[in-house]
Amino acid sequence: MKRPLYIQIAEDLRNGILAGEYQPKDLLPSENVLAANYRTSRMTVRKSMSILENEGLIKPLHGKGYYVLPPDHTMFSMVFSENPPEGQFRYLEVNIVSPGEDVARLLQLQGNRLTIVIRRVLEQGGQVVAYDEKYIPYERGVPSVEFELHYAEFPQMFEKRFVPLSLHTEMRIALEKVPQHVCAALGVEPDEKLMVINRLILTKDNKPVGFARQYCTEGYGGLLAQSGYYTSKGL
Amino acid sequence: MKRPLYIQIAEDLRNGILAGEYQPKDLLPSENVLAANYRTSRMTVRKSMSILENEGLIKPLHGKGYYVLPPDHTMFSMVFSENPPEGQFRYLEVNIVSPGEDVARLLQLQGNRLTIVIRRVLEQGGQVVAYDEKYIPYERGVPSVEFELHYAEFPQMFEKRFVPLSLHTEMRIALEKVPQHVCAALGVEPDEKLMVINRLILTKDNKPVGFARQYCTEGYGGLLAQSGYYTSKGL
DNA sequence: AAGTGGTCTAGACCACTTC
DNA sequence: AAGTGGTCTAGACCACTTT
Repeated sequence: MKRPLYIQIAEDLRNGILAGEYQPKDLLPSENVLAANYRTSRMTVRKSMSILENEGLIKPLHGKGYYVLPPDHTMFSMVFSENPPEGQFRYLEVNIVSPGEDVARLLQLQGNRLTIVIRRVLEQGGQVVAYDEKYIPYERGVPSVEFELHYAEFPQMFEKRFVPLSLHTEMRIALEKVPQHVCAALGVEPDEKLMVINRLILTKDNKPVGFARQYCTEGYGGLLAQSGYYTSKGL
Repeated sequence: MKRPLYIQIAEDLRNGILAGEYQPKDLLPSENVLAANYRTSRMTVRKSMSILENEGLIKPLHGKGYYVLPPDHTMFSMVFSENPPEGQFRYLEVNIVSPGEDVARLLQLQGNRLTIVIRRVLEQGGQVVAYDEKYIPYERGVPSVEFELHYAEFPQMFEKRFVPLSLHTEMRIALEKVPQHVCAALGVEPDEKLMVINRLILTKDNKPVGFARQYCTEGYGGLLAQSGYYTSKGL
């Protein structure tokens, strides 16, 4: 029933900005003015301001005021799951292999270090729409091949061996030539090019610990990303 | 020289989390305990907590404590600029045309409404790497065709006619068949498939006001996205 | 009842910008 | 000097969870 005052103030200001009352490069009313208008304390107003700041709508300038930011249409956020919500997958191979040159380079493998590889095809409506493969440097014993399969998503495989929150993923989406072993599974001709989603799992020190890629056909549907005024608000 | 105390506290806790002292699903020390340890007030500690919360590292649970969150490797952030930092572009055509069926549908155009179209090729190292086209519903007079060209980035074209911050961009990256008029410019065969970056500019009410797409060849290099522990920290 | 986070106050002093 | 945001305090009362 009763909403906190700082939420109310933030909403009023946000509406003002989205309605164009406050234009980009304008200054909002000062903290003192707002505190007086709402008959509250400065700290409460500051809480409202920090919300709008986190949403990317305003930026405080020390000694001047709160400046309304111009919109940014170059920062996008995107959700990607290796197992699309609608659709199944099928394992093709789980094995310990010598990786190709490209994978060895990406994983910075020394000598002839082996990797566990997990290959799958993703299906949607009975159609094969993507080929998925994951590479993990092989160490004797741990992790066992069977072990890795218990995890739904790739980065989870590493959370037992690394501090979970110290890992991050770098993704690269590009058009690439499809390698031989993928062609047959996808029913495409050799040398055809497909959209590829490459993911490299890295530690805090940027050491690669895993690599995955998905070759996506036209049926895959594509990736969706969002940008703009309240991208950050879309919680 | 002297950093604020709340920054220090946030750093200590963050380091604790990234070092694994506090594991996902653990609770951090309570506000009162931290305030006592650092000989400060609860409000200062709360400021530290709100930082870590915004970074996606912790989540407060009313009546219980601050819970360390498991990492999320499905949320990505990405920067996309229609004019790649390294490389030039060349205008092919700026015109008022009847759009194709696909564009008319995306822009929800009524009847035989015309659009302004701006077509370019993007070059990198002397090579044509992408074909870029933008569509804007045409209205008599404003906006003039010449006018639109003054803007570096697409969404800026609309900021005079709409409240800037009320617009957002929806991006879709997919593999698509290349239309006839693009083939020649890119030197690819008809019916070949390329990676396409589609962008739809929408108002607050999800009314489309502009559409752009880039057909990217292998030379384009691809898109980079980030996910993980301090994606949000990477300011 | 005791402990936790959530909201809020009425001040203080500081650093920065403008006049 | 006056106005702005930045940091911080020492309380208060509330809502929620656990015992």
